[in-house]
Amino acid sequence: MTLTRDAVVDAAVDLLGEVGLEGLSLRRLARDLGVSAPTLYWHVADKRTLLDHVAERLLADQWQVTPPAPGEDWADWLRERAVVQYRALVAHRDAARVVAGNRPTEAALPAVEVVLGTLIDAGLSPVDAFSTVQAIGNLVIGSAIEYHAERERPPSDHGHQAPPDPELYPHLAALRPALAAHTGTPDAHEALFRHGLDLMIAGLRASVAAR
Amino acid sequence: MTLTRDAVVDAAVDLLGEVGLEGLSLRRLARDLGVSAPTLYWHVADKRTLLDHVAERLLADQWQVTPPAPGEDWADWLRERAVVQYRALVAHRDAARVVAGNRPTEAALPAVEVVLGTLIDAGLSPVDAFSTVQAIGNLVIGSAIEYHAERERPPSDHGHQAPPDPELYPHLAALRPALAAHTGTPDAHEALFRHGLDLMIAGLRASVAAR
DNA sequence: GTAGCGTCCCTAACGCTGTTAGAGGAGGGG
DNA sequence: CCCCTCCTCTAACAGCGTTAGGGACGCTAC
Repeated sequence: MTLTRDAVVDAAVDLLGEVGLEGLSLRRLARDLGVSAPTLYWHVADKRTLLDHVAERLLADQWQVTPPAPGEDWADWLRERAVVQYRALVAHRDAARVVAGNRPTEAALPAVEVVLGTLIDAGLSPVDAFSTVQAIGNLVIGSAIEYHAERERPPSDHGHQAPPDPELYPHLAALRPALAAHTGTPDAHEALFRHGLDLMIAGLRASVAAR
Repeated sequence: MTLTRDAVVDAAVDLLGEVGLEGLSLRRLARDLGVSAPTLYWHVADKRTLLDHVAERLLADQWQVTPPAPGEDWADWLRERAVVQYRALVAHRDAARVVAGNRPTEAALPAVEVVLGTLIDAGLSPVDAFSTVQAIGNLVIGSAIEYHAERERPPSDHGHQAPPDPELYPHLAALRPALAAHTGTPDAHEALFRHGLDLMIAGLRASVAAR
């Protein structure tokens, strides 16, 4: 079996999950594939474009979007789509950093079109619909990046485990027990993401209702 | 004048602005300081922790927060704070990527405390207030990262300048003229950020009103 | 049958990176 | 005068992305 570009990208995705973005080197990738490093340049132009392909692969599942079922609330539908996107970026190590900054490829167009249509049907102006899609995307990316970042650098880094002084920071001190309970867990992070997302969705509902 | 750590961090901030994150190497930084590369290790433990200091420097202005003036709307105040944060991250090249994932340092505590207090006074539960602060932070980071990313990789990358097929993607095709006019400019990006932020703020208002 | 050609992989090497080891000079205090 | 600490140096290591150039395989054409 000869090496294909798809196989290279597959291996890169796996390696990314193993060693993270900093650890993903072409030499290491080549070793995993049982091949010498320069060989990769036959299948891929560049490390940068290899990462583009990886990003595309990581998002591949995202591009099959079915419009909301008849009678389904458009805002709930939109929210669930965003959650799915968030989960995809959070599930794979450093996925968010790899994906960040990749302009949508051809493959994304149908999905964007469906979302735009749904929002426009719901009463948004086309420009607002587009801005909303992008804004939600920004929230998703930001949340996912923070998730990975926190995961790779546990808070003990600067040793400021010390509780905030209740005299100076009463609110922070009061929050400490509530946060310590489950902060840092994937569930807590998804809940945090959903909180922000729900705010946006609520704002969206209000702005549609105001028309 | 002997070299100090502050001077190293200053030079690193400048160099970051000049050459971006990928171009910021210790050897180049040392050259700018008129010093050999290993010398930097006397003043700084690590490149990673140097970047931590850079991040702190980039955010330094953020930590002086005055509570809303009496009679000032808390939500407007919160929004303006977020916009200031966004502008700080957007103003300096790659600032968002450097800052992303840095846990708040000691210096951030007073500011967080003030924002928390304001939101709690406005009627949010402490946990909701905290989640809201973080969610807005995620939106800010995500928006700023996308801004820089777009700036460094103009969309001509994959050559898909071609307009979307109006048959397949009517909404996207209809949007094209409106977007082409000013997309990619800093103003357009800030408007996009504000759109998402306004949705969140509106949702926040609604959630407070519902109590 | 063999010449040519495209495909796929190799070794060798360049200049760069972060980082460590270890030496040495400058200045102050006993 | 000696020692000690501060600060800087040169030399070097392993690893990085990437390029140059070559060689083996298999198909196609004469």
